[in-house]
Amino acid sequence: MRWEDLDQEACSVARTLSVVGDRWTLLILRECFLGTRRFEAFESRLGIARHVLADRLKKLHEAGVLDRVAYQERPKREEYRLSERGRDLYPVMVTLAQWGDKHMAGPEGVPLLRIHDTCGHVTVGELICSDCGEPLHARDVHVEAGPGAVTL
Amino acid sequence: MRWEDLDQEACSVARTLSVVGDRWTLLILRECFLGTRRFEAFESRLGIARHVLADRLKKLHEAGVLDRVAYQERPKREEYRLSERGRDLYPVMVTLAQWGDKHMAGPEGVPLLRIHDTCGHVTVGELICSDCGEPLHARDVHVEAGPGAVTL
DNA sequence: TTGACAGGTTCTCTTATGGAACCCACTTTC
DNA sequence: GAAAGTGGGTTCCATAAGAGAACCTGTCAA
Repeated sequence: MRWEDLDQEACSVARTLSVVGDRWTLLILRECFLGTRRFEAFESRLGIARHVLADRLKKLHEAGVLDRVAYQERPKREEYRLSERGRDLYPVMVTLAQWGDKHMAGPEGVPLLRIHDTCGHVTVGELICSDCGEPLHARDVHVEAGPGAVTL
Repeated sequence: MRWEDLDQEACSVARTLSVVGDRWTLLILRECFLGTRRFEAFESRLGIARHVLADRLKKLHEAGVLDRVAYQERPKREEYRLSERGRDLYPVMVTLAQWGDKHMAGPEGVPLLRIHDTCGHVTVGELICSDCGEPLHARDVHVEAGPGAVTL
């Protein structure tokens, strides 16, 4: 399969990965969630090649994940901010970070703690069933064809 | 930054992506969660080049995400199954799928529904704070240095 | 003894990435 | 008013990764 055909797959994971599934995109979005907004800042914080960064920011903007917001005129300068669509990727970030916290942290502990301002405590995101509120585990979930399923 | 240095970053997102952050790995893991176990099955379901598949399965095994389980001797044949570590990636899969469901599904609807066997209903995973139980949104969370933070 | 099967490896060609240099529209400083 | 700085790119080249096809290796069955 070619990478460009990925958004045609009848699978939401594949379709999401067609937007965020390359080497750099999720790291760029991590920076966005940490507050980074400008080209130079992304470059220096990530150590990414400039043309790759320019390409990814362009694609994320075209995908509606990042908005370009002018922060000065003359010379015109724009910064990149998460759109609503982009902020919706937050659960992906948190679950990725938590897997790393659990399985990739060294003996010295996790690099970053997430504090939930609402309650003031260190938080670990927990995935629960929207219907019954119980934790959602792979072994308790099966899939069925949805309305957009491809009938082969 | 070179891709090989990614697991050295003081960031759990980066460290997780050093394991699952390339083009194919998360799609291979999607198949694992859907029940695919054998080389040929991954190949035909994903349309991935064979040498790339062999390389990714090897790396996932080395990373402890997939176990190799013999299912016959003579000729020796092994299949790939999610380890505990691998099953811990389920929240990442669900959140990726849900972003796709919300933002990438066509007018015909989502391709797959997830049914929570515990309650019997179609489920949408919801990320809540482990401490207070409220939904976890990016705007309500800030980060602080953890014990494994790098002090620059 | 020829095929088939599962699971790879090897080959060549195309595409993507890393790293450095260069460009452009301004503004600030000398 | 010329030189240097700033932010955000683009261009060029060498290396690395991917796609696609062919080939290899045990083993069994016809």
